[in-house]
Amino acid sequence: MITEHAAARGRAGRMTAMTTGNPSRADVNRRRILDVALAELLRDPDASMDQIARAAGVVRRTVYGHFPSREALVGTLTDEAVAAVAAAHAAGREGVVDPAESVARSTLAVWEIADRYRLLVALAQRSVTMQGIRERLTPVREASTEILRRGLEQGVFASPLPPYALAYVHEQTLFALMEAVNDGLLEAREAGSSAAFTMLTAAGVPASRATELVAKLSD
Amino acid sequence: MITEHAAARGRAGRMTAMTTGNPSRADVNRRRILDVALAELLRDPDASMDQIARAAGVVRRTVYGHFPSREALVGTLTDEAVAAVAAAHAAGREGVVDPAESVARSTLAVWEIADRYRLLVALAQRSVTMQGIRERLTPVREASTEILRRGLEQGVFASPLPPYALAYVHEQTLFALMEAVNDGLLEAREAGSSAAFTMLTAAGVPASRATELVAKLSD
DNA sequence: CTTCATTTGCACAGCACTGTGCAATCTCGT
DNA sequence: ACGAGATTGCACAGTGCTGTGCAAATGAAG
Repeated sequence: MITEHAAARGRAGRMTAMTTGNPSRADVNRRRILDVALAELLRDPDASMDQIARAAGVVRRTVYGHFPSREALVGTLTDEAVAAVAAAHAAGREGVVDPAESVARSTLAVWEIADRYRLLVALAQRSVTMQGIRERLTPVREASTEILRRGLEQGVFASPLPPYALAYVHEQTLFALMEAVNDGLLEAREAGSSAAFTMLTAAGVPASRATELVAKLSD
Repeated sequence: MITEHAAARGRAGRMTAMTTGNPSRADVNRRRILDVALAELLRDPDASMDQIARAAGVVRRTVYGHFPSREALVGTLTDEAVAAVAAAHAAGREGVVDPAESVARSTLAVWEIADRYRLLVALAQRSVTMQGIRERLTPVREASTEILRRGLEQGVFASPLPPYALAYVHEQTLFALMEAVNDGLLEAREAGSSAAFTMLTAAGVPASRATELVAKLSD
């Protein structure tokens, strides 16, 4: 029984697999389970071990042979995804001195490995609860979109993004800043104007204009 | 038995409560349950009905007297939160013609009701899975922070936000754009440069410079 | 003090999982 | 065809919930 997921941790599977490069049956299965799990969790982040096992053409018990727990499986997966993202991010910024170029390069690099990164997004945004929230926020998002659409049309905003995608960005930006407050990185009182500023610049409004506007409004 | 949560839907509680303005005992309890549940779910988005009930100084069975299911309770709460957000957002933009001012005003307005809005954030970002992801992404976020710190220092970036908060924003922005791709609003291929552009402007880089830089890099 | 709405306290059924143990079976490489 | 390693198929224990039914206690309003 594969030494009951010993392979999962230290890769101490079997002579053949260690010395020769060709992977053992267990190695292949383990890989297949991970790959299928990725796809399956992308569809449904709450997929059970049974769903994953069946999708991988294997029995639930076998999955437990490779991973001691569901958490371990998902953990391995996110570890791989994060590692890929981290590598891309690092590669993007290596040897670059200009911070702006670093940001741009690393973003582009991360975007390249979207497949892996997408797992993280799916896991993050697709919980049952999250679905409900985003659905309920739709009217607000649509009102936002309309404003953004007008602003882009008039040239007040500058962005290659379609208005609706920009509305997504705005929504998530607010979430990010609220979370920053929750984590004590930001003082709630003063952060309001910072939030407004960020929303404006994210839409492509020049920083100077944003500063001026926010100052005017929060007197 | 309060007609078993009839009050939850159509408010058909009782003569006294309907005619006179003073709320019945049930009404008071219902309100208290909602308020406590808000606080409790803020601490732990996965709080069970029992935890909520106890915190409200009431027995689990009583909560079921007011809300037919956990989902209904959470739903009522998010409905209230979203309604508050929507109202603030609408109030912020009413009668404003300039889109930039609309965005700024509505952001500030929404920020005012942070308490309610925070529930949505907590529910959205605090799932067990999400915790794991954010934790694992920490090294990447820190590398990002360092770049942002340098950029802010040099004046390449302009933002009132501390670097770490800006890193939160960047992280969430990428999530937003990936989700936009997942939802078919954006073409994955071309979106890379849009993403880079958005990350730059969010950091306060002028749109013109962002355009130029991204164009140079994605040739 | 009566009455009616509400709340309480259990008990119970059910569900959808997660992890494990073990014997039987399969499948390679040799 | 052998044998070690891997997989399968059950069965089972355990967990931590959710949602319900019902009789008894409580409390406020008249």
